[in-house]
Amino acid sequence: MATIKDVAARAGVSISTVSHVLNHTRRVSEEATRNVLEAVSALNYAPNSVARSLKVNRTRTLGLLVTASTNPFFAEVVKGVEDYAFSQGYSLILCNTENQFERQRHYLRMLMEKRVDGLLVMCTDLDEAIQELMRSYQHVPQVVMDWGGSSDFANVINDNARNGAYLAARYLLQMGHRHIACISGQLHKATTQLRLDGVRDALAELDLSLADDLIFEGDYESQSGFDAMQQILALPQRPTAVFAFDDPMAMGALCAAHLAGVKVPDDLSIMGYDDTELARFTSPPLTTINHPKAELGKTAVELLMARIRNKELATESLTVKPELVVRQSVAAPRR
Amino acid sequence: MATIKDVAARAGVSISTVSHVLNHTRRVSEEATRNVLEAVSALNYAPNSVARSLKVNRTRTLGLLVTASTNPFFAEVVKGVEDYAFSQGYSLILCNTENQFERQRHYLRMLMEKRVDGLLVMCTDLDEAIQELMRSYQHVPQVVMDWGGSSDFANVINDNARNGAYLAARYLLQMGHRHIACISGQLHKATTQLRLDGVRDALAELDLSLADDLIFEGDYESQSGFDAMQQILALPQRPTAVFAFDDPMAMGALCAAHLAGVKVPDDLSIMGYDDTELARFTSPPLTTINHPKAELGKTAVELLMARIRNKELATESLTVKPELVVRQSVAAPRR
DNA sequence: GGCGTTGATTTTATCGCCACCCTAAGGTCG
DNA sequence: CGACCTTAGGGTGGCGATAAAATCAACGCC
Repeated sequence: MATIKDVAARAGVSISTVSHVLNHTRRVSEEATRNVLEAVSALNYAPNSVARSLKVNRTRTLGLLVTASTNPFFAEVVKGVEDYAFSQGYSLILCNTENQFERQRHYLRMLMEKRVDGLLVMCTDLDEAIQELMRSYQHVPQVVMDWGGSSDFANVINDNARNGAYLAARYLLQMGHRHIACISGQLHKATTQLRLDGVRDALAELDLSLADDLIFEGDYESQSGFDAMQQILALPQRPTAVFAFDDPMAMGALCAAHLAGVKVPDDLSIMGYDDTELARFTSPPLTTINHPKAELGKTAVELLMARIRNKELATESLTVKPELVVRQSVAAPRR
Repeated sequence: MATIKDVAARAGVSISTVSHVLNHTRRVSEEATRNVLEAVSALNYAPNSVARSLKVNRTRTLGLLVTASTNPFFAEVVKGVEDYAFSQGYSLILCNTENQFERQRHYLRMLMEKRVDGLLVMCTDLDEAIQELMRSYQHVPQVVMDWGGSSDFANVINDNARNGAYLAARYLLQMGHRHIACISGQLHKATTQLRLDGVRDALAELDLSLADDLIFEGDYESQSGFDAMQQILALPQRPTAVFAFDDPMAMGALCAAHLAGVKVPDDLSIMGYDDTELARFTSPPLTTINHPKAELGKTAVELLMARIRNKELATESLTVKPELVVRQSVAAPRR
């Protein structure tokens, strides 16, 4: 691999001149410029950004910690992040934590050693341990992308889970449903609790409350939606609507209903959450809540870059706005 | 950020001693070891792998070029790659090319400048331009993960598309279908052609052939499957089975059929390809071809690491074996 | 007691690049 | 004509680590 020294030698100029023409960091005569450029292409020279990073103390690399990148919701956010980071000349190290503390720890350490310029975290749930870990690395700008809380060292993007769930539940109520089951995520996750609160908010407006035995705990994956739906269908008094806390679980539920010969939405309404790309193409197309994913990704990177440029910046937090997307999996209940 | 020098000073030893205790690269007295370790944790020291990489000329980072990471198939392969790379202490720079040459060029350049140890490429189609580009970087180990052809400088993993499509078509034929439509990918892509050949292979065994007007060109995304299915349903003589060349398009097709009131599999059979996680949860669950994704990812990384360890290694190519997964979207045609 | 041996540790050179500090030459102007 | 810019470019220290070479201390041995 050619180095800057080789280029300088071939162009008949000094190392610093090469550096300056490549970085446009000071005027260089036309002739020298031409020689350098010629040498660069002749040697197929590519500057070593490892060396550069060491010198300038900046890597133009971001770390992205995510629970599970195969989940379509995460996948779409990751794409949003990657896309905007690319446009800003940054690259992305993808870290799948599988929600395992050991992996989180390992990856965080790796990212710190690789001296990423900033950290994006999307882990649905931040327990004490991981929060403490993140705090110990607070000298690196961080933004948390899906967390209801706030932080004194990281920027937080609030996904407004409570409001989103409220919109979903209110819509079901408006359609006339009064007997609504929830397929939730893991109950210990903050997001899950917020969504439950959102559902309660909507119910409270009609002086209704959420019965515990209508909450079926899932894990945000399709299989759990499928299993929960089987339980729901076996209920002596079957609900008229089911609100799944993400689209994959809604798909699992849709599938279980289909296999049981239950027609959606005629016999039972199903509502999803996130508006994943595939939600338009379920059978029937899924009524769901749009969680702006590309926007979330972009906003997160913007925030992070602002922090990278100015480390003293306030750790402001932003909120994204969920919206109801009406398709065909919800109808009025049969009288 | 503390450096090795700070650690050395605090521990009262030289920097090389610190280096040696951290890398277990030579015996160090118990006392010195203790002091160093104490200093490391007191200063919350994390070695700077940028500096390390510069010196040892190795970054323990791989670049992954992929067409579209939100496509569930790619997402699952990416996860397989990430998972195995992590277990080997490597991290991954994710590059979404969107199948745009400019992005591929940009990203390749970036990866070369960042001095990744190896390159994984999964772009479904390698036209002349990108192949030439890759060749110009052949001093870096590369493996191509989904390409029928072979290469003189990169390792290739053959995804056996032809055989997979053959299995799918043979199954449809065995079930008694004789009038089969294909929703293909872009016809100019090599993979698409291979799958078409596979279908032809199966048909040929029964002395049948594939009519051009039963090939509907899609783009491997759900929407195109949906659109194609609408065309198919409008056909004067409707086929009894549809083979979509990937699961998302099959889902789109399923959805279109559902909306048109066509029952799958009673009125029409639909077959997918890839066996994406969600294929178990479509309505009805999708009969499809399993393309071993995690295995593909792992194999690719293994191959790449072997090449990284020994650059002279032959550019062997491997083949991965697709399998039929029978679920409920295919039935015998009505007589 | 000088001398090689051994083991523990320190010194030093380098990796590739950038940023700062210089030098040299030519022009301007009081 | 000499002081002072301006423009173009060269030389070098140092970023933080590793690895080869050098040093040092302790020890046994003829």
